[in-house]
Amino acid sequence: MKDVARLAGVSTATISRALVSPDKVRAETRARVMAAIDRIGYTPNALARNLRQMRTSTVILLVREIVNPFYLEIFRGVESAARQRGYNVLMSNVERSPERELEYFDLVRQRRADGIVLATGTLPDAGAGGSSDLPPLVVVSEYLPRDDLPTVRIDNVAAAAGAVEYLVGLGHARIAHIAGPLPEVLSRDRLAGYRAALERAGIETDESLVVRGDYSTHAGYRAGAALLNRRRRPTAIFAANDEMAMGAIKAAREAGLAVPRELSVVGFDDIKMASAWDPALTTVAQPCADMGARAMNWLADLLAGEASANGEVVLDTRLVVRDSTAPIQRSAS
Amino acid sequence: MKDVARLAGVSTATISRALVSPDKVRAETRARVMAAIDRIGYTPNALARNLRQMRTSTVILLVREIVNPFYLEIFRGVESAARQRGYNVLMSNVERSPERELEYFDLVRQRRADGIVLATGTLPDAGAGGSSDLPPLVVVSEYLPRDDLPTVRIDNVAAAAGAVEYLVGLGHARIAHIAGPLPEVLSRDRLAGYRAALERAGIETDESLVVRGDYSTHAGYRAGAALLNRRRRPTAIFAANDEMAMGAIKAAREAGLAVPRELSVVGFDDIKMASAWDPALTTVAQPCADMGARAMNWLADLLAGEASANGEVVLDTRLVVRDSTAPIQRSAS
DNA sequence: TTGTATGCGTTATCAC
DNA sequence: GTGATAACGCATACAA
Repeated sequence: MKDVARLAGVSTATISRALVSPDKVRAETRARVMAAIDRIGYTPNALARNLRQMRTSTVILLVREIVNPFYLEIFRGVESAARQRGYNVLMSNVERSPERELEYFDLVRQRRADGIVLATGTLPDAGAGGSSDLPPLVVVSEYLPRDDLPTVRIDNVAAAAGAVEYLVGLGHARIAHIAGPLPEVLSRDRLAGYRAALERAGIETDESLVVRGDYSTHAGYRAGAALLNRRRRPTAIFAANDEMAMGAIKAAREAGLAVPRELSVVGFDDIKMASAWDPALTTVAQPCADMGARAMNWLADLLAGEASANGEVVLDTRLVVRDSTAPIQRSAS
Repeated sequence: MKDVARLAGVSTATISRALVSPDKVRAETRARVMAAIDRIGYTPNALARNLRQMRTSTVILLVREIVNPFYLEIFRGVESAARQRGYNVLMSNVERSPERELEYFDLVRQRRADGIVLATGTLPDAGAGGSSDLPPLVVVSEYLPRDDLPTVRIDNVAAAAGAVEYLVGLGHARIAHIAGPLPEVLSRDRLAGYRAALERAGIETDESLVVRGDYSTHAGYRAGAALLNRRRRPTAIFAANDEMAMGAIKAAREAGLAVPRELSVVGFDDIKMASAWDPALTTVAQPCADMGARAMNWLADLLAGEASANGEVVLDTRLVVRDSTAPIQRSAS
């Protein structure tokens, strides 16, 4: 920087101004400065800038498990917005280890990151007290059971209900549900939506038609096999995510049932594989990238002191009808 | 820090020493310092430390496209090693935009990151000149056609040949190949391995059995459909990745062909979905996480001045035999 | 073993 | 509109 200043015949303060707030520098001076910068091949040192401004221009995206393709789409939205706002994204998967989560929260205290986009559905114990000792954060997708944190999410209850209502509209009445782990709020919401839709349709709920899984294809396979072994088997299955829906379809095929002719299956998430599956999966699409982008933009606003640190944004979902669902067959009912 | 110094009755230099090189501080003093740190709840400011040491303790992982689940496993390896070495990982997908790649290379010049783990198979033009103006980097998986860069990869030629030899061993002779985009060195290597194995087996190569795709399930589906429409269709297909293999299986099923009875299919990568697919996919497993970890460790050594900036590590692959391959049927040959 | 003093490269404040 | 200067918080060379 000093070299540039000497070459341009100005002080280092002017170099800084020319770069940070060009309007505060006379055009002619600015041109001279820029020419000198080009000539020398100068790049401002972010380390020094960061120290001076006490900010890192880096945020952390914390996800429950990176292998879940669903988070990838969220990441894309976060990264895209971050780039536009001049932030970098530290990606981190917690793999359901609370210590790991706490470790990443600590990065903000160490001034290695400015804030967190949280998609884990949990808070480390240390931060559970008041929101006062929490770092700047925005919750996305997997929301928390407290309403004092800025949150971007979908209405899981309504989305699940919509999927089930679609099945009801196709004539199905024996509709099973493969739920996710019920400690998780998302799983509970989707189960609640399933129940609400059946109730609204005047269909008596049969608790034996609700099976729990862990969001893996294997769990979906086992759950599907169990459901299809029943004396009166369901004619449709609503799974709490796509992977379990895929597993259920695999189980159906092994049981000799044609999907969708003899069994309709609906998933949730619309991951990339959903359209490639055989048959292509009917599923609830979430605006993942949009959720990620909004969360990141909110966080950037928060860090700039331009936004409120609580509230909620609820985005719309969309039922994508593909080839895994069909009107009920008389013979199968 | 000043508060801690006052409370412990020492200078700030001693605080720093107690943290950075504890052996240079008398045990008793160290204990007093640590107690004061605990009492005050002091955390060193990484911003200041970074500036002083001219390092960020952050590395960039550049991947071609984040949606490819294959990179996720690499990321896990990189992140795990990075954590152990005290680094954070900036994850970035380039989405085949050279400007984006250059932009991330620039982050090192701006001192926002110390080095790069490169999994894109390309270098930005600016760095194409000599390795002198390249940031510290280690190439992983998608290697470059120059041997002066530290590289961690598998032997794609041998791995592909092994897969084809397995099919030959099952009695197949009409073996097709769905290749990836041939500008990419990985695609070319796998094609070369396919050819080499056929030649070694004394099977005449039939160029009409080689079809190109773009690594997507859809491309695999189209390629599979095209191959199975031939007068003399293949009895086995070796696809350059799992997703194309999955698409080919879908095409086979639609053509009324049973996999593996009437058509054997082998993939490459062993992504998570491979074992969940119906039928579970026979495929070449890469040690992704290990590749990522080795690349990261090498980079860390490089940054510490403890390793050579060129060379090559070639890791072993493993053929995972599942349900998509079977001995050839006489009737189908 | 510990303290003192300096500098890392910026940017913000205050003069001019 | 521009320059001089201090300060951000830490780590290190040197002195004691």
